[in-house]
Amino acid sequence: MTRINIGAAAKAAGVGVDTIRYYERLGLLAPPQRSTGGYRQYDCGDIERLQFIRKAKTLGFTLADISELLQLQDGGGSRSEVRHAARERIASLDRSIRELTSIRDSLVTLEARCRGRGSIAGCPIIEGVLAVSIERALEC
Amino acid sequence: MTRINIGAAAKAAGVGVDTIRYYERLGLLAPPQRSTGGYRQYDCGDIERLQFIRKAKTLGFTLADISELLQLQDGGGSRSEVRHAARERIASLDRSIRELTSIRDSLVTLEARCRGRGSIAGCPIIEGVLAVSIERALEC
DNA sequence: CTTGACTCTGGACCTGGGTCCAGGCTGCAA
DNA sequence: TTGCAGCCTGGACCCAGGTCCAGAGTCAAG
Repeated sequence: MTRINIGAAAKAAGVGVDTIRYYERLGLLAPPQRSTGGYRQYDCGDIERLQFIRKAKTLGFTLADISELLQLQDGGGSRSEVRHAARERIASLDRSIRELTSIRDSLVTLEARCRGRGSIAGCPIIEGVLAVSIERALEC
Repeated sequence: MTRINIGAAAKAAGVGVDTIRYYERLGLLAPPQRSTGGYRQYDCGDIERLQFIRKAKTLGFTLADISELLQLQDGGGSRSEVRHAARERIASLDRSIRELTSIRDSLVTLEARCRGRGSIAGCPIIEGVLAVSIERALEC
């Protein structure tokens, strides 16, 4: 089994060396074997795990979420647990998308009222911001 | 002109007293008049400014954005500058919405492949995460 | 054997937007 | 006048997810 140092592992997984040590501190990565000189030594299973973390992160999972997913993998969790995590993440994404869309629509409405000419006094965007309903923006 | 202490101002504007002092440190709020005892004293213009900040924040502007908007107001900027800021913010919201939607769609695809039964080995969601194209998720 | 690249550790620092704290004043009412 | 709520200051702390640092040790090539 080929074992590589942290720098090569970082390059292979597309992360920084500090990030790998950080993940180890967080418990996302088990403490790896060490060389006689004390260097961390990684194998391809470790690289795959790092890639999993990186890709799950691009799907918007937090490191805490990812930690749970990895524990399911390590502890022989079930697929229904994984599916549950995925569904929660989708629901959370849906909430974020709805909220941002609502904010966007409010701003587009304000922007459309503005001719873009004249001094700032009475500017419909500035005045419109003050008229924004906080309640409406928050409930979405 | 009625002047009120920081606690009443905070209540009127719907923020915390620490937040007001924080905004003052950041320069979003000019240092207010003080009472003989050194208490900060606010008037209704200050409250309106605080409400502007709060509402602009619900529209997703950062405090740095808001600082620019307030400088435009203070310095007699033009409506076209305000409109420009609004358009930039809308474009940024559009990017965020597209990105989240793309992530959501990837996750929905994975979730749909999962029956939710069986052990974790070979789970289509877990395996699917590793197959996620980072490039695709990032370019959106 | 030396050089230079790499790695080790623990801890400090970063962004953004606040929040909390101790220890000491102020202001108002009973 | 005493009591208590509110306010003052500067600085520490919080979240997430890293990033950077100094000073020392390791490793491989030349």
